[in-house]
Amino acid sequence: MDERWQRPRGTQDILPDDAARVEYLRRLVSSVAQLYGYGRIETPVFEQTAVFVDGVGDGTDIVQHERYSFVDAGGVALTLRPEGTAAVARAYVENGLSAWPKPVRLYYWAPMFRRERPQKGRYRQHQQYGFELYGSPEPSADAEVLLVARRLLAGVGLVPQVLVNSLGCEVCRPGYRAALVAYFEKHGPDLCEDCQRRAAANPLRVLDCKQDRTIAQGAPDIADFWCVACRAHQDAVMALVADQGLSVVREPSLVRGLDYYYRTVFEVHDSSLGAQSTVLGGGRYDGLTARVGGAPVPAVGFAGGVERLLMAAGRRIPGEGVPRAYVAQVGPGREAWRVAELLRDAAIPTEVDLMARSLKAQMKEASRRAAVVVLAGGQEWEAGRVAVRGLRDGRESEVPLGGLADVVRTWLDEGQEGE
RNA sequence: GUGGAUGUAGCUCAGUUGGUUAGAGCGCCAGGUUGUGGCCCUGGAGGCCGGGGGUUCAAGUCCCCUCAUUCACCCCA
Repeated sequence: MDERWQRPRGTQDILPDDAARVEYLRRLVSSVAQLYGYGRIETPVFEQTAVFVDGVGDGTDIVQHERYSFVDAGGVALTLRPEGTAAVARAYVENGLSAWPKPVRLYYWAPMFRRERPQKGRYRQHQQYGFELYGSPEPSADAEVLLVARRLLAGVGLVPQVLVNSLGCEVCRPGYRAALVAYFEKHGPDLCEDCQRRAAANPLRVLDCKQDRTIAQGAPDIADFWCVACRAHQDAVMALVADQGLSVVREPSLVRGLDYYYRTVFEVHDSSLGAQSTVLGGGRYDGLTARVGGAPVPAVGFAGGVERLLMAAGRRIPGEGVPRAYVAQVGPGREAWRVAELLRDAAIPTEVDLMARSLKAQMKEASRRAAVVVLAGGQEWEAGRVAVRGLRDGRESEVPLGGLADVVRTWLDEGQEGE
């Protein structure tokens, strides 16, 4: 295989069967969005680089190492969108949505690009759906977004175990950070290599270390540093979702790698995904709008990976499986075409032979691709009728052309119920 | 970016200590009464054995490089 014609690393071709599942998820997302009043927003696939560098934070991996950036012919620095939240924040500011009645509920479904090393559940181009709720600083906003996530996952048969934490605010986070840094300095030599680096760059991340949990476990807990407001906020969110029967567990080591998070953060994991076990993640990001040229606005939201949701849901979502009708041509002539168009007029998915196959071969093809076959042509045709046969149950009938669509439709519907 | 595993037909895989024309199952195509599927039978198409280099009389089998896939680290959806 000539390497020139291979798809770029970490990208994927989605063939009809999987594409049908993706389509199913897309519908699920949009129906849940509608249920809670979230309107779809679409933003460009690329943005000026500053949107992500300033919005997401230039200390994060996705802007530091994983950017697909280029300079266009006009000398403008552009970057393929690595995540949705910063882009939506930019659009919120640019289009003056701050003037809309609050809260403003938005959702998106779009391709994202990150130049990472691919593995299970991690691609250089992947799709994400996300929900963004702007304008409300209330715990109820955090809670609503969690309920949206639950309903979405329930739609594919998953009962989520949600992990939550609060990263505090500008009042209490500095104190915690200082305590953490002091703690890690004391244990400096015992930290793994990565963590020595992280301790300086972003100490909260060390909590997340998988090498050696013992040091992280002994670290100070942010819960002991929350200010009164942050504690009250966190407690209220927990209480609200618990009230709706959603089980959430506080995970002190949950931090998340994007700079814009503030107070609430949460994740949902699924064991079927291997190491990239995050199905969806999000949190509160009050003030993100200020990083992209607007006034600070409170906001919460989350994003999930389509490919990961697909993996977690597995066979629970249907692939390509539309039961179809197939019209076989008996003898020479083009009666099959006429009948096929007739069925399509009645909105019945129908196929006909394009391979100049024998009747026998057409039957074989029909049994593979369809649930009902219609035989057009020959003697019955002379009498104004066509033969219909159910390929699953073998039943057969001869009907006049005029009544064909109704018969085919009923047979297809009945076949559906049996599965 | 780091480490491990794997690349043979469309798919899943066999290919013995290097040794003639590289195999199977499934799938695909055709035929088994020029008007009827599924089962069965027969035949057929389809492989630069990922790519490049090397060792050898001889490489799908051994060595090096490279590309890709995959698992993990890192990070995250």
